[in-house]
Amino acid sequence: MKTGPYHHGELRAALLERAEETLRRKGPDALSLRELAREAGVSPGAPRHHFKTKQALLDALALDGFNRIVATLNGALAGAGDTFADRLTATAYAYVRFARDHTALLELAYSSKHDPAATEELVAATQRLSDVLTDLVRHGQRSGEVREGPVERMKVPIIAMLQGFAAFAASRAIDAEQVQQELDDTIAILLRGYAP
Amino acid sequence: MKTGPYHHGELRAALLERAEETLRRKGPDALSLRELAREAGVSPGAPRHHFKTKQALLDALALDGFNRIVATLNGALAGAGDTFADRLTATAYAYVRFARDHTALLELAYSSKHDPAATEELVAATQRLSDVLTDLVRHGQRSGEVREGPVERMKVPIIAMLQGFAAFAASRAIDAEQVQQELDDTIAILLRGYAP
DNA sequence: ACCTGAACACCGTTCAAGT
DNA sequence: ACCTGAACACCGTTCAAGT
Repeated sequence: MKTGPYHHGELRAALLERAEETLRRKGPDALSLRELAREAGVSPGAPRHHFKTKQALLDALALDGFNRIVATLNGALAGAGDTFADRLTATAYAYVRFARDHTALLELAYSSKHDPAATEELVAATQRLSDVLTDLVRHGQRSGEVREGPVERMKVPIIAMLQGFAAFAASRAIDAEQVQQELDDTIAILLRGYAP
Repeated sequence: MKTGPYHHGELRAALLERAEETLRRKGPDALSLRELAREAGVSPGAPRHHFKTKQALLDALALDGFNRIVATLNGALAGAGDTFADRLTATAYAYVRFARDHTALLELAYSSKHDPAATEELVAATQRLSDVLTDLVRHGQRSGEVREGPVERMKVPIIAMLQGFAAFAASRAIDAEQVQQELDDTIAILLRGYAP
């Protein structure tokens, strides 16, 4: 007996919100446009007005994911100490925690299916994420804790490590405590490697 | 007018072979059990006798992927020098090359959808992969190039790095030359970090 | 044992038509 | 502008029945 609480305005946001919840709880393969429409109390063709295709919705989700991870990292850095070790640790902790709590979202964000139309925004978002690491390394170089070298190249090992741990969080459900210790070990080795 | 070249024997192998080719060329989402059956000249229900479900076929593919990567790494190590640096480099090169050439297969192998039935074999396969890294680190410790410490913990940074570069190869299509340089940089930093 | 062929309950996408 | 409702061409899975 529900007489459309939608029909105007809110559908796009409602679809995205539901999609992210489904993604988090049941994985990306369980994401159905028709089911989303059903849950929103709307006909199967309705989503098309806001997302030309299912991939377009996934792209929007991925973009949101990038924005949130960047915000998370910046938040962690804001509350961190001033040494390179402190800042690297804060970044790594925040990233791995995000990967654990939003596995599917992150997997989706890095997924390779680029709708060339939406790619522009996505590239910009990954660039912002990349810039966080650039700043981190540059800061370390200025304070003398990281040895000299082109920042764009110097930051790669850190990114690789973060991606690697994100993959751990994604695939095997190891217990958080062990991951934490492994992460600490890895940070220690990287710090030795980065030292002047 | 084809009178069944199948009907016996070859279907399972034929399905796997076709599946891997489709996976490589069009990605995992384009993999359809029905289409595979069509290509094999067989009815839609036929695959069920060899793979109870689509996921079972994907699991078999993933298992094959693990076996091949282990064989690839062992092959690379067999032709490598004897120092830890040589062996780490050979392993990393082989892994990243495999990731570039078999992106979808590797992505599938690490994908988190575990059919608990097939998981046993998959776990064994990942264990064999993990053992290759264990040997690598232990070898380095024995030769005095890697500092002391529990091998199971010491090898984690290397695995993270490999996973990270596999993710690079998977997501962004950067040019191979740049990846190569980034990989060399990363290996150098890890070597510094691992040194006694 | 292995496969057929039809059925079932779903998809994503399209598009006239409604409001 | 936004949505409906029906259609189209697909899916994965199931299962009697055939050989």
